[in-house]
Amino acid sequence: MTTVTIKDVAREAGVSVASVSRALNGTGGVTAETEKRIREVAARLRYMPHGAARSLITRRTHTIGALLPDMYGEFFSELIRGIDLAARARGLHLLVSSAHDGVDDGAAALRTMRGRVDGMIILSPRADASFLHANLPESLPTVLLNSPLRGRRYPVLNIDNYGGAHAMVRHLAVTCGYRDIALVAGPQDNFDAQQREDGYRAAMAEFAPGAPLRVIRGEFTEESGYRAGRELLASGRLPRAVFAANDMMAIGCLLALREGGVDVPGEVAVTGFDDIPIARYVTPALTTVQVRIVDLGRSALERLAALLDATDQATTPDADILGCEIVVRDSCGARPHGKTSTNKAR
Amino acid sequence: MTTVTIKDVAREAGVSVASVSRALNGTGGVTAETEKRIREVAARLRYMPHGAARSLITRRTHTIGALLPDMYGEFFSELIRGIDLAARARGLHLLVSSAHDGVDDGAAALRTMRGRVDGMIILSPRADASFLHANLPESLPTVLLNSPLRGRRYPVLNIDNYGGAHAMVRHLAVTCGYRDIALVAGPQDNFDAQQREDGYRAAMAEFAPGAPLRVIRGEFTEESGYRAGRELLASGRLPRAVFAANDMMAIGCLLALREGGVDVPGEVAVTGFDDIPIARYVTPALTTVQVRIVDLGRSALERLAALLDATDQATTPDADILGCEIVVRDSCGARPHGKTSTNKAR
DNA sequence: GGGCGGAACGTAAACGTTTTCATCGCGGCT
DNA sequence: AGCCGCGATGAAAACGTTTACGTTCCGCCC
Repeated sequence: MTTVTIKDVAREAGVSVASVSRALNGTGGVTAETEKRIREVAARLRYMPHGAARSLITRRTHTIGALLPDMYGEFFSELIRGIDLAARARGLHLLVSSAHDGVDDGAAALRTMRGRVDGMIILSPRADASFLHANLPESLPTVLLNSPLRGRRYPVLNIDNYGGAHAMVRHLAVTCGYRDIALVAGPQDNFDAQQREDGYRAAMAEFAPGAPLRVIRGEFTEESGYRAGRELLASGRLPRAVFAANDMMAIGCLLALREGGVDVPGEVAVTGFDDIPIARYVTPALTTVQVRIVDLGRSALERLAALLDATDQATTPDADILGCEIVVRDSCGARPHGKTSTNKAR
Repeated sequence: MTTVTIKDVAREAGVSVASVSRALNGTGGVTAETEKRIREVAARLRYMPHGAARSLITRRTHTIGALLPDMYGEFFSELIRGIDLAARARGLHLLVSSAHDGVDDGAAALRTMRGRVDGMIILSPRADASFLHANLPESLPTVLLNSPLRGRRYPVLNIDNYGGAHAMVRHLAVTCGYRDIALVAGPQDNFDAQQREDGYRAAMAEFAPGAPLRVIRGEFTEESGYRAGRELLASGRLPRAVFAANDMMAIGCLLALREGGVDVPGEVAVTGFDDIPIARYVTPALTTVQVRIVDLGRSALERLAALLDATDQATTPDADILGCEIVVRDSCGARPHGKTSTNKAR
């Protein structure tokens, strides 16, 4: 009763359900006047087609799923925004799932996607090959983000973590002339964190050979960055520069140092990674490795959409690396203090 | 072929589809050993049930839809996070739709939700009563966020915009002793913006009678806040305090003033509204009206879940107002003395 | 005038599940 | 021995669409 189906419209308009379907979908085979009548009845009855029923037979949901480890922080929100932007432009909807506490959790989330989405974008540190094989429907188009899996089965989009970290350390060492550069690293099991750490170590060996290596483990959160800053303060021996593996930790660290009365960048330089929107608004404005997060999300979706359009499996999965540049602001000390001309509000 | 259905499992296990369904869903009526056999076959074939087919007959999607005007800025990302958190705890999925350029856009988004979601959370400045009536399936449980519609048909959750703005102006006028307080307002057709402006005007009349009222129109973006700051600078007559109707505009304004060489809070105090996570990290740390955004999202979802659980329509839709407190940091020039609470309206 | 082609429309089969109902076998009770 | 109840299972209906396939009707050409 309460829900009006296509049958109700058909009965009320005195036609068959087939005609209603044809009229409303704009497929041919129906007179202009009957179409008009059907449309009127549909509007009057406030009929809206049942998505599940439709996509059951159409085999199209016009929805793509996004599996993320978390929703906290601007990195993920910007990523989602990028995905959403591109999805919207293509008339696709977005089913997000941040369930990823445990592996089972993610597995369950993935399996329930079957029949609800046309494709998936997966950003999951824990999603290895066997996990995906076990929990992903055989023929579900999928794009991987920031994954160590190198495009053997699915297209992969990665950030140039190594290159970005390497460039940042070079900037600190060569341009700014610092040698004692500490790293606030990310979680050990995180792929991005590993690559960034590799880049740090390689660049240190290259540009500051013999300099002390100092790595503090963080968790990509502001709070862990804050703790890292406190730890540095407590150690009694401050490094000349701190390179945090992401902006949120850099910001947390910044706060700890500020509270500790340390002059940034005068005594200690601090830099980050990601260039989340906040980065330019903290004080001192954060020098960081710019990742075009929105573009990352956007191209992930566009890659997926290409997969969807290509009915044949002719498309070869490959791996792309999104390059990133370092953007120099105030927190590294390379520029005259207080000058913020690159701060262009968007 | 490529997709394995319940029939394949049934055939392979030598049972009927009914038994497979029963075994996999844990409904009774199947021997422990046949269930085991069925589960093994299902795992071997990597069967995963088709969501659309299932929910077509179950009339449950375990998904809730969220209609948002935009995805830009931390307010919305935090809101989504709050919704997601609560949804995850309840085993619900999230279908987000930020399509809202035009009214038609939102209407289309809403209509396609039919049969894909069990309920909706709608935050849409443009969604008036007739819009909702026309585009929302008759019996789809829905919760409205920040809507002028006062719970006649749907439960509504609002922020105490008026009270928060009122309290902030009182703080600036009474506690800090400023009289010349400018408002950087939000979009005119935005409900929250209107209420905040009302609160500003009322509190000004009450606590700074005769003081000049100064309202600059913004759009809730950093950039519009930046423009507002430039406008104030260009006017040659700076107010003693600027109350921005949200944090993003406050931060943009902060940047403009900093670039203009204005001392904040020494010459001009700046405050915001929302308490987005960034607020505490800008310099000077932003005094603002704290809205528990995550809680707002969370309780919206929980309200909706309650609607879903209550099969009968016995639940009376009502309107709740989420109280907010002002949190004093550095940007207003007062001593950080803690929080002042607005009375929580019921 | 009879056949013919095509447009408009209806009938019914699919899509992949869940669930009701019937069937079957079997053990215990009278 | 017959009956009853019950647990396990299968057959089939249902969910709301789309679409392949008939059917009807009409105008047209020979």
